[in-house]
Amino acid sequence: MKVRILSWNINSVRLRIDSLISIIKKYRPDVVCLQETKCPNDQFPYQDFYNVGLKNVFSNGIKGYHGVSIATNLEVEGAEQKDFCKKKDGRHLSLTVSTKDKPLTIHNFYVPAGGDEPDPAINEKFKHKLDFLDEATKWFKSKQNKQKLMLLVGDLNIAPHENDVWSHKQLLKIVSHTPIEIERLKKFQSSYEFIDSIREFHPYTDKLYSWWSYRSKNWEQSNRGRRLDHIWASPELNKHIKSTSIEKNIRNYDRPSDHVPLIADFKF
DNA sequence: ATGGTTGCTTGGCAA
Repeated sequence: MKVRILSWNINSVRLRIDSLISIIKKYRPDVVCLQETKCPNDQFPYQDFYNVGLKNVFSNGIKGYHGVSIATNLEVEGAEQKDFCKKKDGRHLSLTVSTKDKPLTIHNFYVPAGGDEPDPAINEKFKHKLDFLDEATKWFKSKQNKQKLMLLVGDLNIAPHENDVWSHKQLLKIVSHTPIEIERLKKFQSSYEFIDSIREFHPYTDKLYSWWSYRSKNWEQSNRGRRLDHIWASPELNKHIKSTSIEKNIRNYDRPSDHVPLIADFKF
């Protein structure tokens, strides 16, 4: 049994629904995880997913900002949305789906961006980012059974490695690549012994980005990107992984998102 | 060094 998972910060699901449907038709994912849907649940375009065979669709969205969703053609055993930092801001959703042997739990995260100033004492947004990561870390640590098939995807808004940014030196004090965030992200990752599935297939010596700012023209030529989006697999799940990719070509679509989709392929 | 763009929504925030 093959399972393909696609994760994308779509930056408005309603604005880019046509792009998304063409992406689904091209890549045929079994699970689609979106971040920044910017769409209340009652206005989510469920029918567009049903039309392309993704019959189980879940949204944790709010008006205007943030929001995550998961759509799948797999049988769903359960859904959960955890309200980190008690803000009700639509930053997490998880589904447990059936695979051949064991259930697979997929966590979809949209970690707070954190504002501009990387100091929690003076920047409430940065404090929120760190608190969110700490709370998520505790939550995964508290999970008793570490032998599960567990996937974590999403826009984590942190580029941890020096080759996850266009200039390590120039971004050290820029939110998304500061040592304090990277340390928190690593603690989060180790909370369930997650493996960085993208880097499993693309060596750390390669520059690798999933986001390019809207604020620079000729994004491809200047190539000042960051790897803010991630796919992490638990050790048990990692045994089933076949490949991963970052679909950079999608940054050249009309009216693109500033992020591009990630894909992971599994065999069970 | 600063400003640069986009989306949701129509003024200003979030990214």
